[in-house]
Amino acid sequence: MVRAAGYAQRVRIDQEQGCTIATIKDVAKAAGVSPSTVSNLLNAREHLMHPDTRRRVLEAMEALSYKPSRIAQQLRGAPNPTLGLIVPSVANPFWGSWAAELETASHARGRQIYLCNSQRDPERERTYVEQLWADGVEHIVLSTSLPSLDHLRPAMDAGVQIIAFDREQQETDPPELLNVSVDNEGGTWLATRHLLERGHRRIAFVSGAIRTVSRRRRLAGYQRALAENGIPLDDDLVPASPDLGDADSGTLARRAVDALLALDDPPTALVAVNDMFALGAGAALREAGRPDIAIIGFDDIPIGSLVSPALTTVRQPLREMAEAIVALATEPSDAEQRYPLVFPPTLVVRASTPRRTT
Amino acid sequence: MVRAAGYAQRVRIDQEQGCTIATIKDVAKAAGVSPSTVSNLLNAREHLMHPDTRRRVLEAMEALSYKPSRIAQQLRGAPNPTLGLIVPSVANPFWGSWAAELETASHARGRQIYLCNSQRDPERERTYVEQLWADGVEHIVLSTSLPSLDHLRPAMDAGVQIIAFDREQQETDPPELLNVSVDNEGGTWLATRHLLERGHRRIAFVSGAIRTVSRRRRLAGYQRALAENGIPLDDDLVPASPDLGDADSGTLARRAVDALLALDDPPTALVAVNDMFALGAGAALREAGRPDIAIIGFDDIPIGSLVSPALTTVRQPLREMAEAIVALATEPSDAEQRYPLVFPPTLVVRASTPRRTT
DNA sequence: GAAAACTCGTGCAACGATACAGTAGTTCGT
DNA sequence: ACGAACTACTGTATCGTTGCACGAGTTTTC
Repeated sequence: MVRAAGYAQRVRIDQEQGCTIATIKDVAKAAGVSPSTVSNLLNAREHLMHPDTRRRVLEAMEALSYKPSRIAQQLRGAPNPTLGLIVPSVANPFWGSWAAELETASHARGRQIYLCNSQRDPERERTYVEQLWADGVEHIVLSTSLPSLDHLRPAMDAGVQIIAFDREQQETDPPELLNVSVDNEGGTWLATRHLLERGHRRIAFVSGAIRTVSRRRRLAGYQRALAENGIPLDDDLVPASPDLGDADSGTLARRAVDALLALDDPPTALVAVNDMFALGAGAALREAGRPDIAIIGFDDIPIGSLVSPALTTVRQPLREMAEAIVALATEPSDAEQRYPLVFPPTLVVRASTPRRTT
Repeated sequence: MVRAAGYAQRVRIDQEQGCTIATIKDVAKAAGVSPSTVSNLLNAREHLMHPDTRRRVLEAMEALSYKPSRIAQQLRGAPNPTLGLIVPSVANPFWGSWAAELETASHARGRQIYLCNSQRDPERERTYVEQLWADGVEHIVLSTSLPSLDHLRPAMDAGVQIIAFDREQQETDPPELLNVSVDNEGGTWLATRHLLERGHRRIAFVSGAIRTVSRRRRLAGYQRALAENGIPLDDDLVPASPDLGDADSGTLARRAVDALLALDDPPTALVAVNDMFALGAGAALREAGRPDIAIIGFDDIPIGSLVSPALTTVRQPLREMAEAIVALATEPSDAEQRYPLVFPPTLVVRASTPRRTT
C-alpha cells in the first residue's frame, strides 16, 4: 500500500545527463508542427496532411529515433499486445515445451509472450495475473489445473480475457472463461488399453497428489480402461502422494515404486500421470532390479525419446493447441468455430512397454 | 509504425457496462477529500492528515477495491518492479531450471519475473528487450552467449540495466554491462580431468556449433586439460556441427556419435558441452551397442539423476548465481562487493563415467 | 458573389497519479 | 496583540499521447 516517494528525481537526473528519450513534442518541434500532427501520422491519419509535412515529420522521427511511449498510449486505453502465459513450473520440461510451442504460434502472429512461473501457488497465480493486468495485458493463458478460478475474479471482471489450458471445463466456471485441453481421460484410456493389449493385467497408476482437474481425468481414464476389460480396481495399485511433484517428481516416483514393489502381488506395468513421473519410476525400477516392468508416460516430452529404453507415451498435440489458443486470443469469434476446445491425444509407442513375458 | 485507431472506444464500452475500475478521483469523492490527499496517503505521507481523514480514505479505498494504476504511475516516472529474464530456449530443461531458480530468488525479495524466450535469435532478443523497456522494466537478466550485445545499445542508453548470464566478460563490452557466469573453462577442465583420472586417454568433445562465448570457454577447458596431461589434440574428436541445438540436441548428438564411432580409433569417453547433448549421446551410444563409453555432461539438470546410468556432470551453482543477480538488480553497490561475477563449478560424479576397462 | 466544401492543419481536454506551492484556520511565543 | 509556526488540507502543472472540435485559408458550386 505504502511506497517510498521520490522516483521522479531519478528521471530528472537522467535528463540532465542527456539520456532523454525523444517525446512526441520533440518530434513536433523538430518538424515545425504541432504534436497533434505527429500523432495523426502515427495513427493512420496521414490523409489529412500535406505530403511535405508528412516527410518532414518522418525525418524528424528518424533523426531523434523516436518511439511512442507505450505507457502513455496505454494510459489512453491502448492495449498491450503482449500475451501473458502462466505455467505451474518452468523447471518441468513439459511446461517448457508448451511455452516454447505457444511462443512460436504467438510469434507467427506478431505477438510476444511474457511467461510467468506460478509454482502451482494460487496466490502467485493471482499476483502474476494482476501484474500482467497492471501492465495492460489483455489476454492471459493460464496453464493451471486448479478446479476453482475464483481468485482471479477481480481481473476477469476488469476485462482481462483468461484462457485456461490443461483444465477441462467445470460447471462452476464463469461463462467468459475459455478452457483448452487435451482429452486427459481419453489419453490414459489409450495408455492403459495399450498395456492390456501387451498382455498386462496388473497395472498401477503412478502420480503425485491427484488434486488437479487434469490428474483426476487421467486417473478416471485408467480406471475406465480397466473396468471395460473386467479388471477390478485395486487401491494398492494407486499409491497416494501428498505432493504434486514437478522438479521433484523423481523422488515421489521412487517412493511410489518402492510401495508397489513391496506388495504381495506387484504390478507388471505402470501408467504414469506424466513423463516426468515415468522417467522417475523407470530409474527406480532399474535400481530395484526390475527393468522388465513396463512403463507408459503422458505428454511426450522431447527427452522421452533420448532415454533408454525410449519412453512409450501419450502425445499431447501441443502445436495444434497453441495455434488454437493464439487464434482465440486474436480473433475470438472466428476461432471459436474453427477449433475444438478438447484435443485428441495420440499413442506414441516406443521401447518402454514390452509385451508381458512371465 | 502505423496502427489501427479507435481503441478508446473499447474502454468506453466497458465503462457503460459498469466494469469501470475505481480511480483515485472516485476514492477522493467517496471520502470527501481531494485526490491529492489520497495520493498523500498512498505515498507514505500520512503524517500530514488527520487520523479521521486517513480512516475515511482507507475505507473508501476498501469499499471501491481501489488499486492505483501502475500505468499512470509509470508515466510519472515510477519504475516497474518486475525483473525481465530472457533465455535462449525454455524447452531446454537447463534454462527452465535456471528460470525457476531466478524466480525463487527474485520472489524472496518481492519481485516478480517476466520470462521471455529468445530462441537464440538476436532480433527476438532485441524486440523482447524493447518490449520490457516499453513496459518500464528497469532490470533485464539476459541469458545469452552472444559475443556482441550491440543490438541492445538503444535500450541500454535509455537506462535499462542489463545483467548478462552465461557469458563471461568480453573486451568490447560497455562498462555498464554486468556479466554473471559459471567458470565454463574450469568446468570442462574438471570434467576432462575426471575422465583422465578414470584412465581414459582418447576423449571426444560433443557439442552443437561452438559459436557462443560459453561454449568456446568449455572447449578451451577440455583442450587445456588434455594439453596439461600431454595428450595431443585431435580435431577428429571434436565433430563440427552447424546448429547450436536446444530441443533438437538429441539429433545433433546422435550425428556426432556416429561420426566418432566411425573413426579408426574411436574415443573411450565423451565430454558433452551440456547435459542435453550428454543424454542424446548416451542414447546414441546405447543404440550403437557401445554403452561402455563414458559420458560426462555439464549443467546438472534434474533429469540427469533420473536416467540410467545416472549422468556424471559439472554442476552450475544456479542458486548462488540467482541470488547474486537479484542482489545486483536490487542493491547494486552493495552486491558488487559481496558476490563474485564468475562462480566455481563442481563435479557431480554418478554412474555414466566408469573407469576405462579395455 | 456568397455559401458550401475541401485542405491542412492546431488547441484543448482527457487518461490516472503525483509533487510541490499555496492557503485557510489554529496555536504559540513574547 | 501580532507575526511565526504549525496543522490539514487543496489547486495546479506535469508525465506522453490521443481524438475531437475548431479554424484559417483556398477552391468549388449554383
